[in-house]
Amino acid sequence: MKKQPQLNNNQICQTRLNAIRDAMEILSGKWKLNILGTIIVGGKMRFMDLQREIHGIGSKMLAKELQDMEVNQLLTRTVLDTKPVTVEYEISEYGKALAPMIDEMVKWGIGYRDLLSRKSTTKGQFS
Amino acid sequence: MKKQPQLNNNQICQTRLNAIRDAMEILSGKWKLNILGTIIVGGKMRFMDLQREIHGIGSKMLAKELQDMEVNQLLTRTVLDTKPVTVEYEISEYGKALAPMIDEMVKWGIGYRDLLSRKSTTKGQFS
DNA sequence: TCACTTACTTTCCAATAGGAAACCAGTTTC
DNA sequence: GAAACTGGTTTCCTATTGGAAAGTAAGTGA
Repeated sequence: MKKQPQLNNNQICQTRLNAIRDAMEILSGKWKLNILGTIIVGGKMRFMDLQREIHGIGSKMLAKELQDMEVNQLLTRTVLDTKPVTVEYEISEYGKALAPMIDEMVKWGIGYRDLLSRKSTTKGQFS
Repeated sequence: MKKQPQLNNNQICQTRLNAIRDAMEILSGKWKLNILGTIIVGGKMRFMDLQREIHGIGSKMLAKELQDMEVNQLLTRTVLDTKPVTVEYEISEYGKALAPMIDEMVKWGIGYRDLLSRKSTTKGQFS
């Protein structure tokens, strides 16, 4: 008799795995968390503002990631009737709800950097 | 005078962005969080156990992701001197520290599913 | 008319991710 | 001796990601 999976083979684990898969898909790619974080901090922001804030992003990727996140309702897009037309992006309720996750991510990332720098200072650097 | 970036142009934001980038790099790919979650729940696990638990993963990806995470010190690898040699993978201190982030991710993912199902049941589906 | 702004879109390309299948080496069981 | 278990590695292939650069459309100012 072959061994069968046991751990992940129950409803609670499957629900958790689905939730993780959803979150990873919706936040996938190099830029989404960066864009989202910038909008969370900055409030309403226009396309060119975002491109200026987010170092290194091209207009193609910015437009694409914004569209993805609008479809997934993480943010809203409003076209303003200005002289050259401007577009405002704002965080939605469900986008805001990502803040605790992002904060935990930041906490872990910072802790991990600390670990690495402490290990590498074993050989007597100052500080 | 052109507009200059302001929001992300300070030390606190840069530190946060670096932390997010670190976390995303270390956890990148389709399988790492799944593998990690399985080891967190299951404790010490062997290669074939993991392959049985994680539905759909091939030996190539499992081996590669385990190596990545061992290098990044999220888990430990121990070769046991058994009849056919067996290898145990176990979560490390820094891997364990990911649990709060994973939990926040799960919370958000579940809340997001709720949102979608509530919106889609507007047209009267049963349950 | 020319240049510059807005917000994108399109095209073309290179690099990476990831899967299927075969293979490998050592040990045990039938 | 053949088959099956262990924990992988190797090869080959396709699909996705993401970047650079140019183009588009509409409006403003000199």
